[in-house]
Amino acid sequence: MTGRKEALTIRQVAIEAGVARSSVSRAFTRPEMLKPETVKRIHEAAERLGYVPNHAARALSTGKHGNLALIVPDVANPFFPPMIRAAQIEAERFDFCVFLGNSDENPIQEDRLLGRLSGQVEGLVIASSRMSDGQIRTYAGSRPVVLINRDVAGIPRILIDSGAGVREAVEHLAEHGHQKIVYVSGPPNSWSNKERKAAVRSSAQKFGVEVQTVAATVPSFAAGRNAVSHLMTRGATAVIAFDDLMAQGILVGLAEQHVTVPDQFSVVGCDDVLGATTYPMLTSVSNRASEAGRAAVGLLMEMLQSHAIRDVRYVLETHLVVRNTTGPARLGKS
Amino acid sequence: MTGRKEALTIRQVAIEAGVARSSVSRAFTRPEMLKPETVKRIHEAAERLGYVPNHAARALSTGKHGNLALIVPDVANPFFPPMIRAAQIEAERFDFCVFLGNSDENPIQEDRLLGRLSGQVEGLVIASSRMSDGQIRTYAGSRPVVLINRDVAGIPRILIDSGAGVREAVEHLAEHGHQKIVYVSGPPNSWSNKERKAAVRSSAQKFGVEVQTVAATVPSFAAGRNAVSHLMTRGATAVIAFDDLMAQGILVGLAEQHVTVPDQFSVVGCDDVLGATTYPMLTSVSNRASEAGRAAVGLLMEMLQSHAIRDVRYVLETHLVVRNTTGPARLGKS
DNA sequence: CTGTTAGCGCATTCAC
DNA sequence: GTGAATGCGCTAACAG
Repeated sequence: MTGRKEALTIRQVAIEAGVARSSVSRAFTRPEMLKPETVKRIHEAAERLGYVPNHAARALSTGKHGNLALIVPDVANPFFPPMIRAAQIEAERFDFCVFLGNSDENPIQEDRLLGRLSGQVEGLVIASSRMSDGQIRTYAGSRPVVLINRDVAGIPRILIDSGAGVREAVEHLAEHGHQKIVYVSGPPNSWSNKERKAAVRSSAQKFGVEVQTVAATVPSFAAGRNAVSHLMTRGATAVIAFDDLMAQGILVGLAEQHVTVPDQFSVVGCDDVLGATTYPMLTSVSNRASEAGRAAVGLLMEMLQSHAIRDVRYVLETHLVVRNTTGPARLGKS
Repeated sequence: MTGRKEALTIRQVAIEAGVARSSVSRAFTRPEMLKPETVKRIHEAAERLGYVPNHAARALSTGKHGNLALIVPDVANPFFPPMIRAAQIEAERFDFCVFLGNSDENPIQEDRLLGRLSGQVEGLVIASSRMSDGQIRTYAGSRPVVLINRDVAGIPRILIDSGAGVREAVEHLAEHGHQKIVYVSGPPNSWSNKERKAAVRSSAQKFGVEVQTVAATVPSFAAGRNAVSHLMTRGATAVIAFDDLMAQGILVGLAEQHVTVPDQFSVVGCDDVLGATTYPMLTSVSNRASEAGRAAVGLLMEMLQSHAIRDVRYVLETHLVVRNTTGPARLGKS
């Protein structure tokens, strides 16, 4: 309750409770070794003084810091915040704190961050890494690492498989009579982008629809908006975008050209991060970022406890969420 | 370059370089105390072995952890990610790592986080705190704290003053003939909300426009959308929302009721986090979250170095960004 | 300039 | 069950 200036140590608690320092230590880490009565007395003394264990000292002595690091390419991309939040909540269940690292979509920066951080955490969760497999393996060699949306054999990973959802999207469009669609791609080195592109291609073939790809390097609103000009010249009637941000850009670009959605054109996003916030509400492939965040931390904790580094590959399936930006193909040209 | 299993210590480096351990320590923390040649030799040895200092040990010995904590109410609110990013970048300039804490808009949770975190950081940055002044003061008593968007006397704070921008918004609406406007409010305990509400009131009076308030507790898309029903029954022709999220909700709600913007109704947001991503593009009050994040960390670093706790109150002004959701008042009722 | 020594706060052997 | 000693890796006096 009181806000003392100097942090007090195990020592003052020991004096206050009339026991040895080792007993205080045990009262906090191995209560079962002490007589319940003693534990109680120590805890009361600690509470009275406002004692709080020193993590640095504990870490030095045990090698366990009780911290983990979470690295993401871009905090500001709406895909990640829910993941961060979920990871945090899960970490808290184990009384872990999380260091957040933002790599800015830059492998160099990612590497620097990891180097700086890996020394003070027990484990790492790396989401959508932009580093090479080799670099990742190096870090994974020194301490537990869990990957999200990156498939490196031998390293535990949580994969959000947008393939299923994307295939549903293509089927959905095909059923509505769309014969020509385009896929607006995301970052070339993104595992998710590869998955999505492949899924679009394969299922387009299956349903007999023609697919073209419009390349974009960064997944952003602006990139989507710019892509619109390339869309209209190809005789396509629908588009699947790498992510919702781009889809929203496309929506706006379309509106600016007085193309109505979904009457004249259909749009599908990915990751469903904008939810129902666009108008018309965006049809998108569901996202399971928060589950991935939770699972990654959970897995990391498991590894930390069982001390075993199993080769886990946990895939989260997705599906299509149909809203109002998709409809029947309008066959006549505008 | 190599990825050793066990972390090596200052000791092996000392042996490798043929010096005492203390020299190795100095080579890293106070190179100026050593002969340049010795420093070089030690650094080479360290590099060769792949030595990396142990932060926990250093922290234990010096009391300096080289970490700071950043607490936000909601990572997923687009207002915060840019701030987090900027804070991170600034922290990195000083070789600090940042713990991120998400309070979930909950004072209890915020308090718990702070308790857990404050032990392992040198300073705290608390953004949009939901805690009481008393609680904040308690934490500020034990270690350096910088507040963002919270005005507690005696504690260094960075305030994003949306007042100016909001006043511009009211003036802008008045000039366009709006006589009745409504302010859709945000969290009651939010400093920003109080500022904005007060600014709307005072300048509305100044320009002779009537203002009503529609209350909302959480700043979200859904809350904005729900507020629409209350808007239309009041004969107002324009709305100023607590933030862009709510403004976007209002935009969608309006569209669903076939009210066109800005022809039939004008909408102004705050924080400008959606930028030009809405359609029509949202008129909003500019946001300076990233500057606030940078400034807060910079200030914290300054406090850490000069060891002085000045009573800083740094105000960042904002202004209105006119886009396409505001226009002349449509006087006839629809 | 550099080596020697003594803790930082805690967990953890050992004895008792 | 509990107390007394040892060391985690590093920095900070203190010597030399």
